[in-house]
Amino acid sequence: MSSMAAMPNTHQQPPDADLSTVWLRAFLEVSRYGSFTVAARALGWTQSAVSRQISSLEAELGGAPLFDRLPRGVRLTEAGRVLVPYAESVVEALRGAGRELAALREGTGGRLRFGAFATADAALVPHALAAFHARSPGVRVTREEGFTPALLERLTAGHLDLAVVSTTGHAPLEAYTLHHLLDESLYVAVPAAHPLAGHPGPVRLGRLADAEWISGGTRPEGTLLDAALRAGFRPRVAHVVGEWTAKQGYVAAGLGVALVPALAATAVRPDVALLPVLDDGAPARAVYAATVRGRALTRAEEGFVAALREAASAVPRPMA
Amino acid sequence: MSSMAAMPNTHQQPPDADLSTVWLRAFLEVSRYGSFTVAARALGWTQSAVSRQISSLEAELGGAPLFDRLPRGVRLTEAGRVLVPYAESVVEALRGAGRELAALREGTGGRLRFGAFATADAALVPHALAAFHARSPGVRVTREEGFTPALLERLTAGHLDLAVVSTTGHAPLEAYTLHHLLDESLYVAVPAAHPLAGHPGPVRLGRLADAEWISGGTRPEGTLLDAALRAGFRPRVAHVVGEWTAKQGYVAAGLGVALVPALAATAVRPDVALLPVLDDGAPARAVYAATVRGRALTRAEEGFVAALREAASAVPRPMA
DNA sequence: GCTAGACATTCGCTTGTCGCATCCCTGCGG
DNA sequence: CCGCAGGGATGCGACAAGCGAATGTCTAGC
Repeated sequence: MSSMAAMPNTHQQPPDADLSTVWLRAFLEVSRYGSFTVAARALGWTQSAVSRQISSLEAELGGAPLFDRLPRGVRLTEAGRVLVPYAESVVEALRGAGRELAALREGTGGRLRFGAFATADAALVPHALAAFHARSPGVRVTREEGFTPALLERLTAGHLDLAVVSTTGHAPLEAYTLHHLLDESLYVAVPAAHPLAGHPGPVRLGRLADAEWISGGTRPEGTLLDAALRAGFRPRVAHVVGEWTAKQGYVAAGLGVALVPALAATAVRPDVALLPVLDDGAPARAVYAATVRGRALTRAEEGFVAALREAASAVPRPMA
Repeated sequence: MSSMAAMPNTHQQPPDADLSTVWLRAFLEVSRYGSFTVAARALGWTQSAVSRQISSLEAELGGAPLFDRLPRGVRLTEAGRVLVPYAESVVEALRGAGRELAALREGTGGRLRFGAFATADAALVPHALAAFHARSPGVRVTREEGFTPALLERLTAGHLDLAVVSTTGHAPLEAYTLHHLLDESLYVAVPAAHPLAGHPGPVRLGRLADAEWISGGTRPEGTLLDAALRAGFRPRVAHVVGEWTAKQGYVAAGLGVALVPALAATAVRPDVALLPVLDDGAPARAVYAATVRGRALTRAEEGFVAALREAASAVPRPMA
């Protein structure tokens, strides 16, 4: 008694429901078959439904008939002939929209604009990008580089869909959804001959309070050396060097020590030792993938976050 | 009490009703204004209507939201951004269809394919065409030439919209709507020196039973000389000449006499006399504008038939 | 003249959609 | 700190659009 074949007088829901503007399908099918009855069968409707659809369409179009009613079937009038290409272009557009939206929904299409801070580009982002692109080749990914506050602003303004940020910048993060990627431990780079080089386990930053520092900026606030302030001393910056490779050179030459975020610490020259820093206060700075709050993530965004997470756990740590 | 400003709780009918796919207009207005409420005001709807339109549209599209709901208004999601150009192209197509159909409806656009038999092209059709083109310059008119039976066949097959035909061909005319243009009287062309040249009033065809005839074909059946058969004699065809100008030369040279349909008798050389033929049987052959039966005439067709009628009454008759 | 095919129309009935009122959430200002 | 205002979501009652089924009407063909 359940699955009878007839199922009369019930609305069968549209199986594809591709924005189906009913009259459009009716019109095109009728124009294809030259018959209301045949078109109705093809559409799974009744003949009366088709008749009324066409009828009301004609009425809406100013009363001009679209079909000549012949004894056997119908034939397009001039007005109908005019309408056909437009109807087809509408169907084309709707079908195209459906296709692209489906691709977007399944993460196999669309656009993904993301930004990342510079050190994330050392290993995390390239790995994630490679994995994501291999999995979702149809997504057009664009990348921007910038500091966390700037990235967050562009996120809010709608110029970015996702940003890889860190908590360094003291920026207010309440307006964003944060997808935790990793807790980035800090390392201090010292010359291989440094007394602490052989030290087992993490070192307390306070033990380097008297050292000369190589840093990206003169003032520690807002940079990595912020951690030194938290450790209770104001570091003396001996040299301002931005690039990590260059920093290594300064450190190796014994001109000072430098703080290195874990993400940048992939390759170290043998005459430099990396010591994990014991951060007893707040945990080491965290790295997040941020999206604007309240927005649902697209499949592409989800996939990219997943790729970032995988990359985060696969990024080699200098000292296990 | 009549024209209150509010008019609440009543369906206001769409003023343009341009195939309005409701969700489309809602979506585009919302995407333009970034607000359901403002879009609703612009559309003359309530906010709840817009909200539900967008909501069901999103549901139909697989559940992907098209807008991010922000505390103040909304903003397009990636999915919405993808949909916009498609929606615009659909609106474009619908608007274009509306424009072209309106032009068609008012006779200022569209296509008109007609055919006419050769002698109608002497004066009737050119006059009508000129008048019609002056009145409806937007209509693309194409012309074919052919004999009545062939024209009617092409009409039935849908290759022509209208045909200027005559009753000569004994073709079955029941399948067509005939718009009477004129009753074409016959003339007989004789040399100016012919004994009948000065005859007052119409002549009976039988008086030329012994004459030599100039005709378009050897056998009278199906041609103008059919009239001779109806008059009770079989004309002797002395020369076969198709073109009216050439016929005139043969007649002027005294090589015979020729039948001339009124439509072809616009210009006669002075050494040829045209005598109206008294046709006592069926009235002289009629000329019609034929359309397929059951089809409603477009405005352009109506206009063209009117132009043909005017031309028919304006065509100069050799002898009033 | 009768039959078959095809579109139009009528009749209940379901269902979608609207307006209205209200609720909920967020951000702002006193 | 709390109320207020702006803006979207939702429940409710009602109306109209649209459907299926059955019937009417017209034409062609035998």
